[in-house]
Amino acid sequence: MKTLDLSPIKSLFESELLLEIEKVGVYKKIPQGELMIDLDEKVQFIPLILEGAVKVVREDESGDELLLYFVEFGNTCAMTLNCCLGHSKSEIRALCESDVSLILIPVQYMDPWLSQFKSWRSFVFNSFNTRLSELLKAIDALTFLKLDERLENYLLEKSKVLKNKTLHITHFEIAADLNSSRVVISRLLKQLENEGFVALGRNSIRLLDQT
Amino acid sequence: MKTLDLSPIKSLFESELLLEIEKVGVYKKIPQGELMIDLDEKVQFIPLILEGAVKVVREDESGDELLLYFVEFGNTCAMTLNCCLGHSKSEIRALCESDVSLILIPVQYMDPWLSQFKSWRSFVFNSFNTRLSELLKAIDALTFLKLDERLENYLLEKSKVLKNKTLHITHFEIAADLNSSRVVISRLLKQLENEGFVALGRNSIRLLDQT
DNA sequence: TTAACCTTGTAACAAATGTTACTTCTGTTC
DNA sequence: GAACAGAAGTAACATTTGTTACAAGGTTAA
Repeated sequence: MKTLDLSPIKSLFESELLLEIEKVGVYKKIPQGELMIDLDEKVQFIPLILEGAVKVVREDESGDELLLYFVEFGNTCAMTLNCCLGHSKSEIRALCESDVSLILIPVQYMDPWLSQFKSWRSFVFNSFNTRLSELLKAIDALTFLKLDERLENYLLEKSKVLKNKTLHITHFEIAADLNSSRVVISRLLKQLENEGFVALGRNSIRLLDQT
Repeated sequence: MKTLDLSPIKSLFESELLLEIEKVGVYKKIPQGELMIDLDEKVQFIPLILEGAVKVVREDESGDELLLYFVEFGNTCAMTLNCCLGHSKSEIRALCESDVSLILIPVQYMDPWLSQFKSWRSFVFNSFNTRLSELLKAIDALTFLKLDERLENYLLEKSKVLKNKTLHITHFEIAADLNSSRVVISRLLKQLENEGFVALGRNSIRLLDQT
């Protein structure tokens, strides 16, 4: 087995911790579109994202979904930490939005590293911070924004994490992420097109630079 | 200055930590209705709730509000931990829903206690866990529930934290907490009354036992 | 090529929620 | 008691969002 390439996260952790990570971490690649963690799954590993973006969604009993946020490089999913610490099951579903490479750390290192490594504490707390902020952002959007504004935000965010002005996505998929319906999304997208915000094509939406 | 009465939280922490808390913690009482932490305030202390309930709300630029959740005994506000660790300002407002007694711990003990005391680590992570769950609950409600269901939940929750089946509250206040409008809340309450869920009076709502 | 399917556009309608306006009632203050 | 203010009831209407139904154009596979 070859050595892990830790260069992307070198700056996040102190060198002793990097050695530990190298010892116990497992490198993994997951292709775009694949499930990373499912609802009610027991979480045995803490994922450290090296590359790519993960989309985290919430689902209710009747199967309706809502996109919560994206997790990118240098972060972990606090929901996962949540599970690890509470030994509870995942309350969310995580999907790979693009090809993702990551390191898996077995949960049992969580607590000892917290008392040993300051950089681990910072990392974990930063993750919690970021997650709480993202959830607040999601709540703000749901509470204070109309659907057309949420749609704009969604397109911008998606374009950002995919590093691409053109999104290859159907109206139906957008509707699922925003927990709305296809017809409504089509209607609002048409509106955004008229406003010069996007150019619509089959299976594609191109974000236009605003003048 | 007399010694702190730590009996309510005795079971949460190991004895050495309790000694530390006794040394550096400041006991405080805040009467019902008073502000505990305001938006954009810098947080210098970690509050440990001993008694009472704190209501945590989010506000947008135009002054619209939304109730996020209640914090009760044995918990702290993870949003606050958030601020302490990130040295950022409060993203929420905390109000005392009933008379509250609490202990304030200066932020500088946060990190050293994390590496020293396992019970402190558990406590802090439990708080994060609880908060993340509460926020998810709030998101679920906003996304998947209709306003009448949110109203029911609100009344039940409020009754629970106040330990009282009769709520002394106006329709206007409810509307503010749910980020709706007074007329709509009146309409839905009337509906709940017809369904035998509540009995309405001036400034009061009594929850009826369901048959 | 034809059939089946997916994606999008569009219209008509329904439901949920918000807004405005006015009234009534009740308690408080002068 | 009169005047006032806050709380709640109600009606009419507007807006936002969701639903159903159908048509039109691509895409894919038999």
